[in-house]
Amino acid sequence: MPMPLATNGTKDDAVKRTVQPVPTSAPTLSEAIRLSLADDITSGRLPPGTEVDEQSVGERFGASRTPVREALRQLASAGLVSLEPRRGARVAMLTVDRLSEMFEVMAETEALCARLATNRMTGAERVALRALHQKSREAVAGRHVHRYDEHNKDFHLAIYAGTHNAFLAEHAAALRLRLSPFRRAQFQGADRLSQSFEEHTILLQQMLRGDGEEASRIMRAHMLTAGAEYLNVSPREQGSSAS
Amino acid sequence: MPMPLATNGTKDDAVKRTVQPVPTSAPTLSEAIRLSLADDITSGRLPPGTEVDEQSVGERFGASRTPVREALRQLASAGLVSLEPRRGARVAMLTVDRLSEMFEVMAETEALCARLATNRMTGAERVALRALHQKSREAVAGRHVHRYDEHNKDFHLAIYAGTHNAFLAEHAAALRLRLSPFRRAQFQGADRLSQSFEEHTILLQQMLRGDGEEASRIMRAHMLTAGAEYLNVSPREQGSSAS
DNA sequence: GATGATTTGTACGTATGTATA
DNA sequence: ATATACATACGTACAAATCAT
Repeated sequence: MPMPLATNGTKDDAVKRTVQPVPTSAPTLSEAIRLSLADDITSGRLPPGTEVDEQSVGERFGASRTPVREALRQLASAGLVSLEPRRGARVAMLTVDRLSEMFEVMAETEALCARLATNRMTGAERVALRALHQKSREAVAGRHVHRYDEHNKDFHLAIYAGTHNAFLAEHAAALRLRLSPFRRAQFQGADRLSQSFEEHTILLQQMLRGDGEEASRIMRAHMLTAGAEYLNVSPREQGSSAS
Repeated sequence: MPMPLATNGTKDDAVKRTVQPVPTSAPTLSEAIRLSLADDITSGRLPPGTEVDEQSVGERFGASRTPVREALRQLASAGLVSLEPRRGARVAMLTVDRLSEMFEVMAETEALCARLATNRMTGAERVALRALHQKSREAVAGRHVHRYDEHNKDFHLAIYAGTHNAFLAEHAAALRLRLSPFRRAQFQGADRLSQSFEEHTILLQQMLRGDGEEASRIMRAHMLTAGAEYLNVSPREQGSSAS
């Protein structure tokens, strides 16, 4: 005896293709929702602290709560949202202490990548890295903050890949993603754009020279500078915790 | 018109408390299942490659498939199981290449921890670390492999904590957990027990002397030795991939 | 502090996709 | 190659917990 279920089977077929032009191979709905929410969070459209309730997200996607739940669990594991049992989900909000801890790990991880990449990059990879740096130069000259942000990301990702350790590269990229909601104002301060570029320049120089240890030190300093910049710019917008 | 639902509301109430003596605060059923499965995997009761289907796990816990699904998603994010859409879950099975990548990251992460801990541990922490090392000595003397395994873990966890960077400590512990299914035979080979202990001895010595760089190098070598040991002992039990 | 509204946690049913005979 | 079997993906229902009043 089939109960009169709500209109089903036609609605979501129509909606599924309307949701978002998720270009990646996302065969499942929960995956699509996850990617879309992750983008909303890392882009800043959903700032830290925002409550995310399953129902409304589901409605936004024309989906039921089930795939939304799964997406939120995934995002929680990735550190982008925090879950408390029976209290719902919110975009991850970190204390200043926690954030500086994460920046330290990020800096050390990138330093490691720089060291390994210096020793392991192929000739083609070195050429490509230099080309990326050139693109950055143009963005700096034109004061294109957003474009520099993109090139900067590509530059760092290229170094991750240069380690020839895919696990490490994924690790570093995940960490970068997780911190991205807290780096919005990264290149706002003063002349941070050209400063960052100059740091890249000497980093690249040492990497091409083959001095991995020095490259590692430069990268660590580079990342710590960026982290400190953020923590100084807006230390009060995050959660509690003194000092 | 309430359809004749299967016996419900009484069954799981009774079962919930019978599941497992999960001592931690696991208010939700899916959390309990997750912890139990994680233990099954890291302990080796569910070896890599084992298929895990929602139905049977649910029956084992007296739960429906819903919380099992969530537990599996969590475990997948932690890297303990692998999921393929509509094809189910299995305990993560890594290629030799992947595994050696992970061992490298583990070695570098531990090396970082050793360096930071050398500079940051309090007096009390140094005393405690030395005490842990003493306990290990006794386990080595008595050839108590399992007990040494425990002390070894505590020793390393103490170093993580000594960094005074909780995020890094969690990171390192998560990595250790994730690799644990692949380190079962860790202290089986020859005289690996006392070799490990000796390496700890000189590591501890340098840490107490305050030479963080040297401690870092020793730790890296220590971990790479352990990794290579495993890869040599049973390189063929893992997935494909040559070299 | 008690009550009602909202939201999560879990159970269960159906559809779809994958693998197998 | 077609069909069958099976496990997952998603939708829906209900109960319990949280919060708002």
